[in-house]
Amino acid sequence: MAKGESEVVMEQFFRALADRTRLRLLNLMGGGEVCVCFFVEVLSVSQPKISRHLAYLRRAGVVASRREGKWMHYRVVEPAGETKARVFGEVRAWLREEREMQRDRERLVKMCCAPRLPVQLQGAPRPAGLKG
Amino acid sequence: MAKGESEVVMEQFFRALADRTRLRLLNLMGGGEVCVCFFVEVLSVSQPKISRHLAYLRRAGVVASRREGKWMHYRVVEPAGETKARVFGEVRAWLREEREMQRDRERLVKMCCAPRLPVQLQGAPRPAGLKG
DNA sequence: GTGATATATTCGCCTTAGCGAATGTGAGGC
DNA sequence: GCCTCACATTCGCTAAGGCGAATATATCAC
Repeated sequence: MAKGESEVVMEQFFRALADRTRLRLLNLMGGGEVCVCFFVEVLSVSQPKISRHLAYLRRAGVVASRREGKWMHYRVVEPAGETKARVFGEVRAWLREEREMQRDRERLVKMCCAPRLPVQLQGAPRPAGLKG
Repeated sequence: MAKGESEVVMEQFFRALADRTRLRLLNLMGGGEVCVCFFVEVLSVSQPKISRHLAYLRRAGVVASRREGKWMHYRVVEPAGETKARVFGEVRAWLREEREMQRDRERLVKMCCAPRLPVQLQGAPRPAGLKG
């Protein structure tokens, strides 16, 4: 860990995790990049709400985004510091154990692996690394 | 992890960690029970502010308190679930690495191991397990 | 009982942050 | 250019939460 790298932002990191919607978003990104439209469908949450929380996570440095035509993909960013990375790793393990999070991931897999996407998602780029 | 044990409170746990003063308090409790008056002196923070944040941590189930005469001792509570305990363990390791936290702990040790306590702390029960 | 000490709580005040609704923006398709 | 789609942001509004100052409570000494 370099000079003042993660010195002041510890509580900011936890504030980013202190909201259920944001935790659900992070959980869905656990398997790799996900397109915004999938968040909206899988979580059944309004699109502006999803966008606001994604922006919050991005400002906190927890996720990063990538544009692909009309679509935006979000992914988890591995923390710089070794210790912070271990904390984050354990948090993600915790996510994997929670009931609601498991159900969310199941819905994501079911949606994007279906032979035919639902109407709202026609043409949407499917998430990359989905490990059941 | 039993039925619905730590199912709903994940974000509440992180909210408890999402404040610098509370993190500093948890850090000082890293070595064992600490009396409120030491928090006040070591952190140079007003007593009502300390009390409010300790109450917050207690409501969140992160710490527990014990009365001893006029004094109140606070200690960290090991989380019930195994995964949550691992997360918390890594958080505490992160605390140990931060500069300000290290300085806080040094001040605590210096204060309560001094041959003569400062005037404000005359008669105060010193923290138990202080490992330099 | 009174008084002193240690801690907790309440009271305004302000900032942060959550929400739905509406609006703005950026990239294609034509 | 215009239109649509995908996403982001802004606008009021409300609730949560942080703060200092003041006040309340609890325990002990007397």
